[in-house]
Amino acid sequence: MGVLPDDLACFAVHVAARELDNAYRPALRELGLTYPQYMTMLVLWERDPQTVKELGAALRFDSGTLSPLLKRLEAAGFVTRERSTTDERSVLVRLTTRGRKLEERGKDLVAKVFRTFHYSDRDAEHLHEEMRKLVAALDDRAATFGRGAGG
Amino acid sequence: MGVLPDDLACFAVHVAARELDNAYRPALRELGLTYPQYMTMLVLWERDPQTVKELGAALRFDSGTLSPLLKRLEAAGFVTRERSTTDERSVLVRLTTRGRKLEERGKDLVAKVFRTFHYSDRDAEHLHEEMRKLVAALDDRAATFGRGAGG
DNA sequence: AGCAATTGAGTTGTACACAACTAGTATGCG
DNA sequence: CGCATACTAGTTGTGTACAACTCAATTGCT
Repeated sequence: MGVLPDDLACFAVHVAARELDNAYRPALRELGLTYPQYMTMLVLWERDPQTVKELGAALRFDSGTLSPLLKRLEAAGFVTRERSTTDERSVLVRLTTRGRKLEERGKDLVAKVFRTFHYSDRDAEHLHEEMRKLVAALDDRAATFGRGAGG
Repeated sequence: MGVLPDDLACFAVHVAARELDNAYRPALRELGLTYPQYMTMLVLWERDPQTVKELGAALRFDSGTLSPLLKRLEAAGFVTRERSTTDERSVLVRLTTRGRKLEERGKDLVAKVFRTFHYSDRDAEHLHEEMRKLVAALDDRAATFGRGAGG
């Protein structure tokens, strides 16, 4: 009895994530951001400044992902990074004027692109709920098994 | 009015995909495969040989992803690659004895790991259906807008 | 105060994933 | 037949992601 990728829900999740990326890419290109960079900016537009650790918690990125990403945002002139004075281990990420200004163009981008999916509000909420459930199950599992020995 | 990544369904899909990856990683590590490599082997265990193009269609990978991935599978001794004699443009990917033998250990890995998620069959089918719907919507969109100008 | 353990950020190496491109092959059309 | 066109793989460059590691700063414990 055979199993193909298309038969697997987990494969479908990966495909969906990549296709979402592709859907958002052209619009984000005009902002000069990638999808993970845009998510980072979303956090900063709400809460500025943030430490690298706080960003990592909000985005579920580890330092190996976030450090180079933030360096690119800094190189693009959207953020600055400076050591915290109260705890020299932490680095504070702060929006530049340019980074704050990008919010005007960037804030309604999600809604604008999502509208082209022909997804009703109800469908979107279903989707979101299904994802929350899956992530919760995976978080539970990780808490039980640790990051170590798999099943 | 603020928007954070956690408020967005599309962000949740990305988080879910990454967490799924993390959940499968330890088990796949014992096979010496990554998740995308495992998906490739799943296809080959069902249909052997396959051209790079056919694999790409089944997995939704383009040649930029698949070519180096297949080279790694070849280096690991799981597949061979040879130019098709009927159409010299195509490359046939074929399981080695070692690659075929891996199926014994690999075929029930999906089910085994998925069981640790505490997801009922019904829940899994819900998830799968939700993903199919999203991918269908995104495919529709891509067909309409092309890969070009973003809405 | 002194020292071990922990924490926060960064680095290195490996592996996807996509855009843009190249090169060789096949096909279609005049 | 001969050439333009399309197709199949592969390459290069950029940007996530994660593991495993380093290093400095801080905290906890005695």
